[in-house]
Amino acid sequence: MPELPEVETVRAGVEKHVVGRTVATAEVLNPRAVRRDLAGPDGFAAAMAGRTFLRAERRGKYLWFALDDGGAQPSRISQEDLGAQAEPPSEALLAHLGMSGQLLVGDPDRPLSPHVRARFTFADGGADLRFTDQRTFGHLMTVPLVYPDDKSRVVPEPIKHIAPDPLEDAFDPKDFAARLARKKTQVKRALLDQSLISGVGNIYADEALWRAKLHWARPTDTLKRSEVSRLLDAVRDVLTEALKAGGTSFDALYVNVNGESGYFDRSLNAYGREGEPCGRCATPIRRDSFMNRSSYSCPRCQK
DNA sequence: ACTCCCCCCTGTTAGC
DNA sequence: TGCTAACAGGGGGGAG
Repeated sequence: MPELPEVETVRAGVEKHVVGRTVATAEVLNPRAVRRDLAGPDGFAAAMAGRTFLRAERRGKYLWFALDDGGAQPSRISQEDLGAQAEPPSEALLAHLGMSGQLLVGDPDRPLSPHVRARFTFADGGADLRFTDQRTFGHLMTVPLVYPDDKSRVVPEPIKHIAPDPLEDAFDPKDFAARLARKKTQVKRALLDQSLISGVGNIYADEALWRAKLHWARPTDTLKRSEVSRLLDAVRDVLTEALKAGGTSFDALYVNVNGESGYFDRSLNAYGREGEPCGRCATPIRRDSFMNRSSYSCPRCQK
């Protein structure tokens, strides 16, 4: 389900409702939810107990929450340590929502839905945090925080290969253009390649290509400089507008990932609009089969 | 080293 | 009404 705007909405919700709080218990209800965590379900749950959420961060479609060390400090503190600055967090809870994942914050006594895969309660006795995921493509894991090759920013070790997303400072448009030019692939595949540019999924790829008037199958090495910058502007614009317009509803006790209502009906120009008139030229939008999915485009605007 | 495709799941819906 | 097939917004891993 979620692409960058939806994941950012979730990040902001967790930041507001969970950061600063200390986990009392962690429970894994479906082991698939932590399949990438080497410690397994029990190890994951044990590792999370007693940890405090320090920050809520995001790159592309990945979320992570820096954790304190859980009170595992040495019992005797040396003079050097007393004078030293506090160590930056070295570990985090990494989350990917996959196709259907949600992070929900709410009354700890509310009924457990059948799709809850993991649950965290907090030492303050307040709202709990539930990882809900119908299709179980999403996952959680505890991970070390490291510097990626570009040293731009500390990120979880397993996502070192994920490129900066176009809304973060570390994103370098020149570097993107250079790498794009070297690729031998179609422009839509490149937009979906999270190691080249992150945060864009099938919907926003189609929307950005429509805005930039580019055909999805266009070979990347034939794109002119002006076309690349047009594309990048379109990507940034559509993500930014979706973030604003799609502001998913969540109240004090609820973080909602469902961005379908509201934004989708009003603002999509291509995605899911097969047969409907193009907003620019009224030509019916066409649907092509692409990577076992769909690609929507205007046959007239996007040659 | 790169690119591409399969496949991990469950639920909904269109079509017969 | 009930069955089946297609499809759904992701990404890792391995084949080529």
